[in-house]
Amino acid sequence: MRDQFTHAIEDYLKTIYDLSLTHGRASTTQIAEVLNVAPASVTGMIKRLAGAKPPLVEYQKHRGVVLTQDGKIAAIEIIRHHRLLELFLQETLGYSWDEVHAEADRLEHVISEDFEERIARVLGDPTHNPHGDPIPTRDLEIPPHATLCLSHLRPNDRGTIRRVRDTDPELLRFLSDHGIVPPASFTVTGYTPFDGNLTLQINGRDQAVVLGMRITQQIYVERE
Amino acid sequence: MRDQFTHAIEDYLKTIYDLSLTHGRASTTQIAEVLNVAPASVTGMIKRLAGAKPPLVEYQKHRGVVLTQDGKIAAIEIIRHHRLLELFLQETLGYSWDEVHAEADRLEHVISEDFEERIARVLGDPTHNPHGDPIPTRDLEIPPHATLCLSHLRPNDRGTIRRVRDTDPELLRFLSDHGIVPPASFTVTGYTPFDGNLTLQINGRDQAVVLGMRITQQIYVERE
DNA sequence: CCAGAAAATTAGTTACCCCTAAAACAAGAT
DNA sequence: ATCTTGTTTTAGGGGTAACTAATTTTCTGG
Repeated sequence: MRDQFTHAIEDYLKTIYDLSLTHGRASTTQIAEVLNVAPASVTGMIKRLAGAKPPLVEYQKHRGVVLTQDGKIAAIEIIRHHRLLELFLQETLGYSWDEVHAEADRLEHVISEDFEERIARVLGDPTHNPHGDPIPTRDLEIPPHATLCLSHLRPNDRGTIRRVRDTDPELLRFLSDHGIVPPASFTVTGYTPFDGNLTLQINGRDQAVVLGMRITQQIYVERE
Repeated sequence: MRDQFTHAIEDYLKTIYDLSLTHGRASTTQIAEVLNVAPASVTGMIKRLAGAKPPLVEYQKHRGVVLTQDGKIAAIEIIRHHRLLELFLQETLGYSWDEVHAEADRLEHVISEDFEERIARVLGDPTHNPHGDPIPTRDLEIPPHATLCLSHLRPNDRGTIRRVRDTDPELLRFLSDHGIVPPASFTVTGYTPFDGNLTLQINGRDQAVVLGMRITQQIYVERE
């Protein structure tokens, strides 16, 4: 089942999957930004993906792409690798949550199905990675996960941190330094309308912390 | 220090290092056979390696190549990755010794120095992989290891299996099925001059086993 | 509605790493 | 000294995946 795709193709599929979740479609520019390549390179690759033996994306010029069923299956398979690896690196090798992403990004393309299976078993078939992202199951279902964005909460709302959708190590260190890690519980104590800043009081902490929208839009929570 | 080289370059360096150990030099054809590529491809890559910014090999037309000091350092670094990974796969994920090589061959090119360091520490800075090959130290020294070939022993010689230099899974399963795994001890009970077959009685086993030269030349032992 | 900005595509290169076919070389046999 | 065999190199080519530069399409404001 693996080794069908090049590393580059896998990266594109993963990126398109991710962008489609929030935007419905993935545009050339968006993909280019995430993958750090020129837009022209994306156009070229999109044509390959659309022209593959079973097409992996549906492509309409100037309108971006959506994954086909085949493309979606491949993407989820890679995401399972990635998230299992992240948890494995943390649990077995003592990586911190800001370090796991970069290493998993390289390993995800080369591990065998056997390796995947073994770490899944060692970890006890986990459902979420260190960032709280759901780990697709063996049959590629996505486990239930929080979809309520922290940015939508207001003062006096209480809840639990469930997921941090960001891979910037600096930001992740900042957040864990302030106790903002799943499954911390918290109370919103402040909100400034113009800039969207939220003040959070994490349970068991002295200092409250103020977070801008750039951050609160990346954090998903469960309301109490 | 890593990411200087492509996967292909790393494979060539590793192969040249290995061939140089037994043959002094590595010829184009030998390299081509090991890497399963056409001889012409090897000539091309050799030129790249010899023309690199610090040259990685010394190249004389029609005479094969030797690694430069820079090339040797790079090769040993990769071999350290490979052998640490093999042991890690066996110890941590329960791989059998015939499965570790193939997986390590892919992983060795993508793990970070940090990953290397972490598995080395988890394993307690081991000196040998599951096959008994020495694992280069952090400063790239090769630990002492057996150099006496089993094929040189004769009836009534006793010794200990120290190293099996072969990666064929079928052969490795055959050997472990017969208890021929480091550090098993044994007595040579027979020898046929014409074909070089040796009969081995492994301590603690009922059945003796007859091994051809194809096999005994790949096994290194310590004589009692 | 149309001009200019933004987004996307085409065209043309480059680098990597493999291939086949054919020519050149090395070295022992005649 | 030449032939023959096997090894090695040259020449030419293909696929992947990136790039820049120039062009085309789409969107948006006046």
